[in-house]
Amino acid sequence: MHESLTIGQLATRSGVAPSALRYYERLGLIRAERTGGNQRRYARTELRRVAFVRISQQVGISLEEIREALDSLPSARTPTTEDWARLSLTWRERLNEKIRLMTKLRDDLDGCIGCGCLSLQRCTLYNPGDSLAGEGPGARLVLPPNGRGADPA
Amino acid sequence: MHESLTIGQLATRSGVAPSALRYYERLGLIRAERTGGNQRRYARTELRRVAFVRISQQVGISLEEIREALDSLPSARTPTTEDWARLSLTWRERLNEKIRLMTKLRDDLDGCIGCGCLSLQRCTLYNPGDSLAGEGPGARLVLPPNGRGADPA
DNA sequence: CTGCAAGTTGAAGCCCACTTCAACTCAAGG
DNA sequence: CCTTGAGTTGAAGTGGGCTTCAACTTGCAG
Repeated sequence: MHESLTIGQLATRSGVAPSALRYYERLGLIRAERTGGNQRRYARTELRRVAFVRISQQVGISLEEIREALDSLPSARTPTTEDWARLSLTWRERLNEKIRLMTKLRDDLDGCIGCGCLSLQRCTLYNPGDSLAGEGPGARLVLPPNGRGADPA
Repeated sequence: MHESLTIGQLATRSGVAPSALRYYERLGLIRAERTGGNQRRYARTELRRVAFVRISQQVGISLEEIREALDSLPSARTPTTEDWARLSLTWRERLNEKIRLMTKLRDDLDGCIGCGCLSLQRCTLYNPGDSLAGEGPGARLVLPPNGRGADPA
């Protein structure tokens, strides 16, 4: 009955759209067996992989990086609690760093409200290379890839 | 000499590429006078607008929302320190909320490392609707726009 | 055995925040 | 005046993370 999951079931249980699950599979984030009729059947352990993907996204990690992390899991055996804990720990550091940067941004913002500057030069607010938010998806956010900017001297 | 700024000067001083500045102008985030020969000349106060845009992006605000915020500035006169402080304060709350959510995520992650679950159902980690990271740019991240998901029941 | 929801594919589309390009014009120093 | 770097435009491209579509096949309840 619930030996394995259809894509619809995995979608419902993970809160991730089927199209996204197929996309994740293309990227190598999750895997599926196939039925005789070529339909995907997911092992229950894939739920944990999906969970890891979504949580990682919340930390601001790109799918490519998540894939690399997942690739470091043992492929021979089903990953253990320790395996997952190890992965989560690396994210934890990233998360802490993000929290630190955002806290700094908030405090700097407070300071700038006080002094009324809001200036690129005087404030520590505009510290390029950090990219606090929006690390995940689209375009290069805080600093463009070209050499322009980077030193607000 | 530095009565007004060319786009190159504004780019250098703000660390934002000229193409991005033109893009911001199209979106109504910044404004420029024009010379007889149709070249942009920026008032020095535009530097502060650009700073506000970049800082807001770091808080995870979309350009559309930033535009709305900037539209609330008085158009008749040059915005005062108080005007900027008011805007910054609204972001401060968002920032605090983000910090709160990320801290929660970290603590939950700690808890899940301990208990080894990493499960969508048992953990508070997977709390849809939050979208901690990557709020800025691309696609809908944590929850897809369709009704799918949303209740990990 | 049939009907229909649920699954399959590749290709295309979408959104955001830009960048790049081509073809051209402007501004200013020598 | 002439050159050259900086600026102008609209259109198209990029990248990440998906969704949507069309055309088709499977799987299961009745």
